[in-house]
Amino acid sequence: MRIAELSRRTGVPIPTIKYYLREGLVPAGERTGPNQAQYGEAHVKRLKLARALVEIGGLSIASAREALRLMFSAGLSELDTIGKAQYAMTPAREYVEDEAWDEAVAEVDELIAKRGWQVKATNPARRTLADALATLRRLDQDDYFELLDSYAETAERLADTEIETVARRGDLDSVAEAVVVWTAVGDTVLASLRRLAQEDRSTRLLGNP
Amino acid sequence: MRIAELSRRTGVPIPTIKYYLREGLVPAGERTGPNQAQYGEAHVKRLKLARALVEIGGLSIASAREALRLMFSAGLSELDTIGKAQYAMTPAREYVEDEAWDEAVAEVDELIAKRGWQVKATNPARRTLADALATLRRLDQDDYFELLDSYAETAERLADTEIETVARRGDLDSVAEAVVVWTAVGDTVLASLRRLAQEDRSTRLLGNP
DNA sequence: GGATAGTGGAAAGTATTGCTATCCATATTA
DNA sequence: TAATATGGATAGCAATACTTTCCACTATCC
Repeated sequence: MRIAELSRRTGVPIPTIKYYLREGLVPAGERTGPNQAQYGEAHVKRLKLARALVEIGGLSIASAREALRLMFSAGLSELDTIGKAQYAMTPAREYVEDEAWDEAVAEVDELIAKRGWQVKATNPARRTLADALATLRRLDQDDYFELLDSYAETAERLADTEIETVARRGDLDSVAEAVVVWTAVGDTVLASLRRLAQEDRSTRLLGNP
Repeated sequence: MRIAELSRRTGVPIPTIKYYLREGLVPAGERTGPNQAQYGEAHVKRLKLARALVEIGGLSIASAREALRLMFSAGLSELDTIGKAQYAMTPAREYVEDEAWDEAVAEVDELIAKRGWQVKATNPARRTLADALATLRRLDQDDYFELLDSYAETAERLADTEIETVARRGDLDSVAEAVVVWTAVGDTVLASLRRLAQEDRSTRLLGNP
């Protein structure tokens, strides 16, 4: 198929497809002439996937490229690759390293140790979490921390279910795709459900006194 | 205090504070002369809060302003106000209304009914969730849906704990602040913890065979 | 009391991001 | 053979979140 059909099949405008090709989110088609190329089902799939990461997952173009590259290049024989792809999905930030930050970092380390989680020191989620906790400290929302355990418990249970489902997949490419989609879109699903449950709970507790 | 101290106390650069004042994220100081104004502790708090929403919560300036305005203007006597502030924190998107979308919307309605959640039809999280689910359908990640229940269960349990903690607060302003912080920063905390738990679980399952 | 630095506010400028639009030589299709 | 489409390069554009510059004025230090 050529670019018009690729666009029709995915709903992505042609100029955007060209942009994604330029940016390396989608591999080039097979050239058949000076201004002709063929795209296949793999391109359709890859394009949908890229769009999902950007639109639903909120990844930047650069992060999406990196995540996709890592998942679908190295053959995924090593666990490292999965980890690195996940790392690529956590956007880098700058951190204010004050007292609140030091305490938050210690708190994250403590939590990980307490849970017995095997997590590399380089996992960027450590810093993101520390940053969020430091912010809560600076806002004097310290009672928030009572909830941290229940959040961690929740995350653990989710991860168990998720890993189990992913592991059921047959081929490696399928696992790779699931991991990428999962990580990015799962955040949004979870956040939405939390909003809905919150509305329900606050309506029950405060709405009908 | 004047703007320099406000900047020192919060770590926010002066030009950014001026920008936030212009954009209405922070109320104006008390004027004492043609080019002088006084700021107080309330301004410090509000500025930190605004920063947290923007930096950690990832809200746009416009969303942050709307959320803050709703929480701290109307007196919060009505439950509606809390709901509206939460709604303001869910960014609007455009939706592709195809077959996958229709099915996803039905699925969301079904889930809410099944759970017995009391959620207004106008809650934007409904659409965000439907959008995410529709994306999963379009990516043929249908087995994802087996997990939806466990996600919902999780969200419900979280909301229970959260609501309970917020309700313990004394004054209304404190509740308002907690709700805003909670909603925005909680997403990040949860997402980070999920990443960490995922690394642990995949290491255990696949890493040491 | 005079130099120096800081202030609030307005307006214009800037860096980044994620697309769109235009062009063009060549291909395909009606 | 005429209209339309293609791939690719380049330039343009709108939105966002600041930064910079300017100004008349104020506060503060020597």
